[in-house]
Amino acid sequence: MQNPNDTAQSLRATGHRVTIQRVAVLDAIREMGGHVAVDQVAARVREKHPQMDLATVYRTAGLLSRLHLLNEVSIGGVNHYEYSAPGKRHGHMVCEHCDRAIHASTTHLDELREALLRDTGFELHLEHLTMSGLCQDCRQDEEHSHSGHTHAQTQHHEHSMSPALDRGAGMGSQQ
Amino acid sequence: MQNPNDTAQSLRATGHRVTIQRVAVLDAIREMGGHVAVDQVAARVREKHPQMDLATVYRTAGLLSRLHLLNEVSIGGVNHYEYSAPGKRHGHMVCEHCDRAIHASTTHLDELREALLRDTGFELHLEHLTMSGLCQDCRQDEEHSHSGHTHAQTQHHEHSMSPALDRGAGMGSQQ
DNA sequence: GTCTTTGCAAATGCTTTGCACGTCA
DNA sequence: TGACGTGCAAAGCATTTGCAAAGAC
Repeated sequence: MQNPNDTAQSLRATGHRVTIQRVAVLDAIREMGGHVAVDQVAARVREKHPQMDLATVYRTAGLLSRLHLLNEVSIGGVNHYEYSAPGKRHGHMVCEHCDRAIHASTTHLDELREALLRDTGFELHLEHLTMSGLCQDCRQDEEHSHSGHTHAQTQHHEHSMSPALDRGAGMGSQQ
Repeated sequence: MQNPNDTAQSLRATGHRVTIQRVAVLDAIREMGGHVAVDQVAARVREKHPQMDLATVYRTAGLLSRLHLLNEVSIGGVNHYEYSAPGKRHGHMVCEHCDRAIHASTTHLDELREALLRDTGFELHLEHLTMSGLCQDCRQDEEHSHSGHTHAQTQHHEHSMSPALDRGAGMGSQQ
């Protein structure tokens, strides 16, 4: 577990200045838990620092992510960030239907990583690995229901769109 | 290899109309080979059909992708499409440094897919799998060069932690 | 005091959409 | 003919950027 002090240290160690904004963004994301979008982070941070600008949150999250204090996960084409617990590497599985992100253990992924490195020379960055597909719940829903099935597993907002190949130009799954 | 006829068939079979735009977009992407961005496709298509609109290319690529005639790959937040050779499933490895996309054979990926399904119930969609990391070339470049190299960034010194952090904007090849 | 960061505002760039006209079946 | 698809123009949105003021060291 990392505390605010470590955040400051990491910043200084890389020649960056320690500002309340930077600490606040990291704290907010750590407190919120899971994968959060930039505007959610901004909203949270503004509870304590109303003047915090969205652009700052973007810049800050980007920086912290480059410093490996945060992980960046793209969900539906939108960047989300999560607190990066040191040593707890994992990949992400994002459900194309409900947009939820689930952690994937490194067990299988490490094998993949090694195999790719050995066979192709490509060095897979696990922290950035985002796999899309269908989560268990949505998969089962699809199987035995082709009728109205607006399931709302968790309290997630976001658009939930039809998964099938409907005609016309709806909006694809992810931009 | 699929020919224009099959394209038409696939469209009709799913209740869609066959238009020159749809055939042209698919042909263009097949001819160009690899992963191409929407505006590249548009440029190519316009050589023969100057009036083709960008929006049409977007709608068409989206449709063909939903019909599995094309694969959609997001590179640096920008959608790219590639011709989907029937039965030739594969994942994608995108280099974070040079933005190139490389195919990953299904060998290891299938194992991963099964393992995930078994252990977590998550059904991985291989065609959409995009892994980021460093390709062999860029990895080697980084290894023996800490002096100015193809890296456009680095306006400050970064000690410890990791290489080439700071000021993002690293991926602007085709935006 | 100097050089980095922030806030603000405006700009970007990709992608989507509303609508009227053209087109395929 | 009648519904679907396209071109055109304009809107959306997430994200970025220029710049002067504010802040860290």
